[in-house]
Amino acid sequence: MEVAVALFAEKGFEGTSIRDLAHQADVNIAMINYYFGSKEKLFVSLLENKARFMREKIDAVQNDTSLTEIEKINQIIDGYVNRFLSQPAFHRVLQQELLVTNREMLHQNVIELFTKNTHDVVAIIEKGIRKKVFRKVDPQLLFASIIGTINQVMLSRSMCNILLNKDPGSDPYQDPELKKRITQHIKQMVQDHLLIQPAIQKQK
Amino acid sequence: MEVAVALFAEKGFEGTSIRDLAHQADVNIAMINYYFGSKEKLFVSLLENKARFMREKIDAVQNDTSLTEIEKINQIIDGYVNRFLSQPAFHRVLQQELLVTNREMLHQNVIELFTKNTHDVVAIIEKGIRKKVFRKVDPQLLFASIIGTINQVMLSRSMCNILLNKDPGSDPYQDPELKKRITQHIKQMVQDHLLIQPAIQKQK
DNA sequence: AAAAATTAATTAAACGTTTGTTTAATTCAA
DNA sequence: TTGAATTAAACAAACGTTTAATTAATTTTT
Repeated sequence: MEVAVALFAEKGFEGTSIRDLAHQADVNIAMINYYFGSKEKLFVSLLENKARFMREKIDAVQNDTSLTEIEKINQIIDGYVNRFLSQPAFHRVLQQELLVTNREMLHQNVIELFTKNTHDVVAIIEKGIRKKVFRKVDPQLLFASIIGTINQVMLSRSMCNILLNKDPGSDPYQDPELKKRITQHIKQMVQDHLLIQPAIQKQK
Repeated sequence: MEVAVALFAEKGFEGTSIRDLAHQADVNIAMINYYFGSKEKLFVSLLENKARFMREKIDAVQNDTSLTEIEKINQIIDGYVNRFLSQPAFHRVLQQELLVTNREMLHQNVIELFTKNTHDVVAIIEKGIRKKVFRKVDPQLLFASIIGTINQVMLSRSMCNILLNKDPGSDPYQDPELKKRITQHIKQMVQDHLLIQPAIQKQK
C-alpha cells in the first residue's frame, strides 16, 4: 500500500501498472487481486485507510467554545498544512482524482472526503461574520483560498522549487521551514482579510 | 485537437486512448500518428497551440509605468481569472500534467509555461514592498494564493458545486457571475493583505 | 487542356506490447 | 488433512503504432 501511494502519486492511477506495483512491493502480481479484488478496489482501500484525515481536528475545534472564531480558523489552517505537507504523495493522489472525472466512483469517493470539511469551515467563517468579528467576506472562496494555497505549493516538486527559488533538484517538502512559512503566510493573509481591525504588523 | 483537450481533461493523458480520440473526432486512428507523430507529440502540439496564455498581459502590465503596484496586481488577477475560467478543460489538462511527474518531458513543458509568469508577478510584489506601498508579505506564497484560489475552484465541477452550494448537476463554470465573484474575492483579499492602510470597507 | 506521373491523404488491418485479471498448480500453516 | 497463501503461466482485451493498399489531390509531361 505504501508502494501504491508512491506510484499513484508519481504516475497517476491509469499510469500505474499492477505489474510495476507488484514488482516494487516485492509481491506476486496475483496477490494484489487476491487481497484487494481489483486495481480500483485497491485504490478505494487506500482512501479508506488514509481518510480519517482532517475530520477529528475540525470536529474538536468546532465544539470548543473557549476559542474565538479567528483562533478556530488558525487551528484549522495549522491542521491542513500539517496533514497535507506530511503526506505529499497521498495528497497528490487525491488531487489527481479530483481533476480526473472519468472514474466516477473514485472521483465521488474523494469528493466525499472533502465535503463535510468544506461546509464546517465555511460555517465557522459565517458565524464570525454574523457576530461581526469578521468582515463581510466571501466564506466559500476564502476557504478555497486557504486550501488552494496549500495545493498550489504541493502541485509538484519542480513547480515548488521554481516558486521558492530553490535548487531544481532539491525536495522542498522535506524542509521543515516550509510548513512554518506556509502556515504563517496563510494565517496572516486570512487575518488581514477577515479581521475588522487588522492586527498591527510587528516590525522586526 | 478540440476533442483532445476535452478528453485529456476528462480522462487524463494515460486514460485517453487514441482510438477513443479518433472515433470522437471522426477521423481514422492512423491519422493521429500521421499528422502528429505520436500521442505524446499530439499533447505537446496542444500545449504549443494554446500556450500564448498569460504572457502578453503580464508583459503589458509590467511596462506600464502609469499603473501603481496594486493596480498591476489587480489587472493580473483579472487576467488570470479570465484566461483560466474561459478554458476550464485546457486548464485541467495543465493541472494534471503538473501533478503527474512521470512523463518528464510533458511535465517540464507545462512548468516552463508558468515559470516566467511566476517570477514576474513576484517581482511586482517585491517592488511594491521596497517602495513601502505594500506590507512585508511573502511574495512567493501570495502568488501561490492567487493562482491557488482559482485552481481550487477549477479542480472539478462537482467539487465546485459543493463548495458554492450549487445544484450537483449544474455547470458552475458557465455562470458568468462566478468570474466576477472570484475576481472580487481575490482582489479584496490581496488588498487587505498587501495595503498598509487597508481600504475602508463599503457597507451596502 | 488532357493524360500521365507523382505526391499526399486516408483507410482497414495487423503489429507487437502491455494491460488487468484469472487459472490451476504448488507451497505453507493450522 | 484441510484451508489459506503464494506462485508462474495464461487469458482476453486494449493499448500505441506501423504497414500496405487505396483514394484524392497536385504536379509534370505531352
